[in-house]
Amino acid sequence: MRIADIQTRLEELKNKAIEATGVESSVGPSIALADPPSPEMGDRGFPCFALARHLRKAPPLIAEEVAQALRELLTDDDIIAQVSTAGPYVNLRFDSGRLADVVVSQALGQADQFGAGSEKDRRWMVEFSSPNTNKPQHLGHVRNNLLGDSVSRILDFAGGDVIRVNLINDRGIHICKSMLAYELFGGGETPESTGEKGDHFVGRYYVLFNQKFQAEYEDWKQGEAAQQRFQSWLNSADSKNAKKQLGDDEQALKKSFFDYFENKYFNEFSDLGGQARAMLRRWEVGDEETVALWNRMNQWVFDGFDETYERFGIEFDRVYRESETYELGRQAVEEGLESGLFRKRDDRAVVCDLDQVGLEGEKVLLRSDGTTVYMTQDLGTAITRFDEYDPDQMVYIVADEQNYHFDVLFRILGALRNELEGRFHHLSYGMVELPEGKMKSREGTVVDADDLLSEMVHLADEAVAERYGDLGEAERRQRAEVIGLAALKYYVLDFAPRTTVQFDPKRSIDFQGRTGPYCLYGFARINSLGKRVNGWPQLSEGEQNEALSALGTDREMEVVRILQRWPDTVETAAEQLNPGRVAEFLFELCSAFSSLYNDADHRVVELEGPRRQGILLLSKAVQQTLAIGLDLLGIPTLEEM
RNA sequence: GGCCCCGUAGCUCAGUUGGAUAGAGCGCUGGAUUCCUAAUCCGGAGGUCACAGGUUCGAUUCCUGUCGGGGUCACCA
Repeated sequence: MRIADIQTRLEELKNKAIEATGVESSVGPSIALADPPSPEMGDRGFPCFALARHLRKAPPLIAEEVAQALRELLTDDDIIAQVSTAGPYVNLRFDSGRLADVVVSQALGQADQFGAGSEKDRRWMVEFSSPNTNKPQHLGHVRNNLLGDSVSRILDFAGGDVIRVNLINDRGIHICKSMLAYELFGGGETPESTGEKGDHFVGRYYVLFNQKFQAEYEDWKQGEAAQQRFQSWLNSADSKNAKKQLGDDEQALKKSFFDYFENKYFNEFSDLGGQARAMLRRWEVGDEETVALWNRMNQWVFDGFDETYERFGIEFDRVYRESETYELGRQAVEEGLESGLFRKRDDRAVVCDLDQVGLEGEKVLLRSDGTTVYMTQDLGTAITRFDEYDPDQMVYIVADEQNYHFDVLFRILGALRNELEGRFHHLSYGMVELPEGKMKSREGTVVDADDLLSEMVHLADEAVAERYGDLGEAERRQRAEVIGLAALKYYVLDFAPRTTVQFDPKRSIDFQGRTGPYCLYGFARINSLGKRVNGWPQLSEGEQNEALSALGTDREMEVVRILQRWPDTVETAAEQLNPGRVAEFLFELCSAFSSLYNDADHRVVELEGPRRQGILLLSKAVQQTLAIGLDLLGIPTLEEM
């Protein structure tokens, strides 16, 4: 018997018992089994309210009737030891020993495949990370990377065929900004000459560009032309909203205007902006020198990213670069024009009228100068991927600020290619904020991914050194790396994706309570237990059944019941694309096991006979399951802390 | 202003398709170590599930409205 068989049989018994009261056979399946509020009441149960309408009797009376019918249906094969009622609820209690035997035997038998799904026919493509090559990755990318990696692992374990892809944004005006700053102010230095990580090196020039540009803009604001612009804006209708909000506070209005005007200034008046745009044009026509600089700087960034991904334990099956994909949408634009989904506007821009896909307004797909926009690239890239890999589902892991973009993208794709309808999913996640608010690069509050991990590893290192002072340095560092990584990954993944993460640095480095290190510690303790008893018991099937059937205390059964939930947990995590379900499970499993392990009546080393063996087997099953679950979060285990 | 997401303990967050007494960690507080790793365990206090209606036998969950927070509405990505 397997865990799934218990559930199937329970469902069958419930439905038959309900039907025995005389209601239609469709009523039973509409009533769901659930866990009673406390284990004393039973292992599973269901309410009878919904039957009252059909039977015109009080629910508690019906519950009695259903319970009696259910008792009569039971056979010796059933794992159910007791059927009881609690008011309008029917509760079922399992035979403890048999439940423990079924659950733990399955866990041990399936080993590292316990909880794995069996279908292998569903192909998923998961796009995540998607950094820009003008700066290093920050805390926001960390959440994206960890979510993408974990979701991929979960889908794969649940039975999917997963292709992980990264789409690196390596072209465009923002890339030219760091290139131009390097050309103007770099003085020929390189990551090698300064000893910097390549992506940090390039990021420094991106910041430098913005500083220089801001200085230039500040100067311009003081001039006559700027003041005239401001005055004519004040007198125009454009300033109506600002005036409504700000009144006639001149300083506030000025700030409002110049913030709004910054983009226009960059594009039409700025010297640096002009140079950057000129560089983009040179890049687009393939100017040799520009392309060489671009290649050189991008390579520095890629080298830096490789290091970061490796340290985080993240890999991709396919890496796309926007420099290779940004023209792909042109074919799709042609298709859309032919089918009438898109049209050419008088100013030569190609647009899609969104009322055709259930939205309002229009979306530009080709600018009037014929160049592509983000939406165009995404259309082309998506179609190319389907032609190449034909995934059943394409999942984009992108922050929730782009919800509307993906809504539009998926609708247009569905209208363009009917067979793609419904095969897209935007896994939208909330932003990461600091206790003092949003991260702002201009205010220097961005938390760098590499620095963050290093800091956590450093703290873990101190904690290890404090506890195990006689450890060699290499071993200490290796443990610290795993513990620091576990702390960060668990902390981030324990949030449901849609929520905005309040990243509290002080709390994230906490190694106590519901944390990655707590789960690692649980694993290590069980490992140590295994050594203490000179290896886990090797038993015949009969001996194993006897040992596991000896389990039955509240603490033991609590652990068994949690283990029983593991296959469902994996399934739910995969359905919801939510690693948080796994994180939550791991803590509960660890916590229940710790309670047992710590209890005076469960000192397994001092016990004898089948119960000792049973607890040891249960421990082994917990340890295996912890390893599987931690792996789904991308966290490796440690034999010793 | 239109659309989308959120509002649960002092703080940070879980809460599966509506069900029994709404959970966890941290923090606060009282305990446990001659013992398999104390990065642990046991106990306690702490709630008008933002508010008001509605649907239902039953609503934190579904619907409507109000208030509060965030996002978004580019020939940016």
